[in-house]
Amino acid sequence: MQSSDAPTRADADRPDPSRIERLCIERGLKMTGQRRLIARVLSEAEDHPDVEELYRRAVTLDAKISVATVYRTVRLLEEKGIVERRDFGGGRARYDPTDRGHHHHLIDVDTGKVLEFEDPEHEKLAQAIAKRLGFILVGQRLELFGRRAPAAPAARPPRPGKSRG
Amino acid sequence: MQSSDAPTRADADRPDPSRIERLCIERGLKMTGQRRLIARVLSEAEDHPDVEELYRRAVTLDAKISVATVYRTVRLLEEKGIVERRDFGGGRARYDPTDRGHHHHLIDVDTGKVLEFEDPEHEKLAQAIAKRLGFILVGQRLELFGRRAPAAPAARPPRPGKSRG
DNA sequence: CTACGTGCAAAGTGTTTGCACTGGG
DNA sequence: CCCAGTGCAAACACTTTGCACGTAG
Repeated sequence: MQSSDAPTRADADRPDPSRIERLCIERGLKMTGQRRLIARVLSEAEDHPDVEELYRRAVTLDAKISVATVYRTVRLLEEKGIVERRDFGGGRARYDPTDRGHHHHLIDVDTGKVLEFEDPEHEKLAQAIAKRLGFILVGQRLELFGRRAPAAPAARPPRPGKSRG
Repeated sequence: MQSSDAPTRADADRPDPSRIERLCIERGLKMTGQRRLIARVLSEAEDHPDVEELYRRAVTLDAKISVATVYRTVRLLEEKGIVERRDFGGGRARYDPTDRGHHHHLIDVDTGKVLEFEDPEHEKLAQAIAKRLGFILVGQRLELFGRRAPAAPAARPPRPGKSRG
């Protein structure tokens, strides 16, 4: 549904730049159609897609984009600090826009779903531990693997592909 | 469980079974020469070797062992809970005997060295967080990345990610 | 004795890259 | 207009697997 006073504008086949696209422009990246598209997909994602998933979503909007471009773009964005590469096991890297803020993850081992959380207490603790060991904390990774409260001692959950780690 | 004050009577032709070998036997694994060897290498390791490294060490003791066997054995041991698979970035899985006790890692981003540590406070916190989110904690991963001195390094430290040319 | 383990090489996966063409600034 | 970006397929690195043979139990 659109208001009748918003007719087709020549320039408007490109809607407002996405969050991530804006960041790209800020950092001086050349914005091609493909990058804009990937930026949009990332901006709209509320999960932690891997390259294959990004590609799947992108392809529905531009059938001729290639997976190599997704890899290249995602890597570029990582270098620019626009996304972070994650590894939740399963052998595929997953991507997480940094502008969502600092957070950690809880992975439901039965469904594979990923929950985000923050915990200031943990942040303090992590810094304290590093300090105790004689280090300055420059980064960290905390992942909790959990199972929904009522214990279900059934079979092993479907573990993802080849390498989990 | 066996109460063995007395050392298991040694088969005269074999040196004493390694820590890990004992665990393998306990879990009913068929002990071949190769498995015994890998068990020994793992028992003697004080670091977190990857498959290539395990293979390198094993080959010096049995020149005809194959890397496929190392992969198969290490996977078996993981399934039996005798080792844990880790991923510190770099695209290769690294292995950590579980009988060293529960611990986490601090990676020196400048040297790549890995320090182990424990922190009961963190354990409590992690469980509390999981509980708060409605989950029972079944596993977790905490990795701290730190730097020894405030002074800066030169170029890019060994970063996580796959091999790149 | 036999089911399982092993070595070898080939196949699988996820990711990167060389090359010729395209398009953004 | 020119160089960076792209698509394609081949190259890569790590890991798994099919097959024929060997061996622990």
